[in-house]
Amino acid sequence: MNIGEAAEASGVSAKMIRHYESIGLIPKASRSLSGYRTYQESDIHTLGFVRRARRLGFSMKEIKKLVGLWRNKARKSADVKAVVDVQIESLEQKITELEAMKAALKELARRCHGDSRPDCPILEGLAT
Amino acid sequence: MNIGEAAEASGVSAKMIRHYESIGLIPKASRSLSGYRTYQESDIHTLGFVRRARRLGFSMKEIKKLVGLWRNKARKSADVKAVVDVQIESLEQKITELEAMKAALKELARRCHGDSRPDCPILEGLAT
DNA sequence: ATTGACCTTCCCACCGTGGGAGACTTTAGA
DNA sequence: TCTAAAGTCTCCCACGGTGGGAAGGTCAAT
Repeated sequence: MNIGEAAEASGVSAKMIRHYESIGLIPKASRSLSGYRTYQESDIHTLGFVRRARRLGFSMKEIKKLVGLWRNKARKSADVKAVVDVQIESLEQKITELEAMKAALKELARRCHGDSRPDCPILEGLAT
Repeated sequence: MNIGEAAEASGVSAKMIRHYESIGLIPKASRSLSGYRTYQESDIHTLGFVRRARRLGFSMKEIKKLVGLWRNKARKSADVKAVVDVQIESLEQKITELEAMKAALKELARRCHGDSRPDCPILEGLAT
């Protein structure tokens, strides 16, 4: 299987597959005589793993850990859970920040007439 | 006032002040004979505006709009409000995404023993 | 044999921020 | 007055994650 088919099958773009290889997130693909990367079913599986982890917001660094744990049949499930717990906390923190921004903006917007006049509590709020 | 003092006074790093100038977010600072940027109180005010907008999650592009509206005494408050409403929506969308990630992770974590055994529903979940 | 689709590597872009090098200017202290 | 330190200047590079595109090689079908 060439990189295009692998991309199709895994949902990870060819561009990103090369990138993941270059940063060591996935092992180097074997090559055909002409230098084309070739992939097996198991590689597609790994790419799918990475894709799902990305969609859950894990950073490359965390995904590297997770892939390592996944491959390591002697891992402790507690180690996996620890990575996930850290990620949950980091998501919670981001959510809290965004909620605070949203609340502040809502309050500013609430006080703004939103008509054709120029005076605007939003700008005043940002200015002070 | 040199850039260091302006940074101190505004809470925006000297590095970022230069950057904001380079992308046209703030006007070019006037220069001393030796080429040092010099700032007035009003510039500090603008930098504070930008800083507060950043902290509310606005992108540079949006901040450019807001600064323009701030400066334009003939603006309509409705235009300002429109920018803010778009930003609120984008925050809401991000929050929704993060909440979904968090819920998925919590569910995976809930099902994981988190002990010294290797079997782990988290990895299984990511693998399929 | 040609063509078109695919693959390769390499560089550049985004956004926002920080680090640092090498050169110059200003300020403070001896 | 001379020197050392601190401040500033312009550049380039890095991060994370993704995409665009150029220039060249390869494969399959016509």
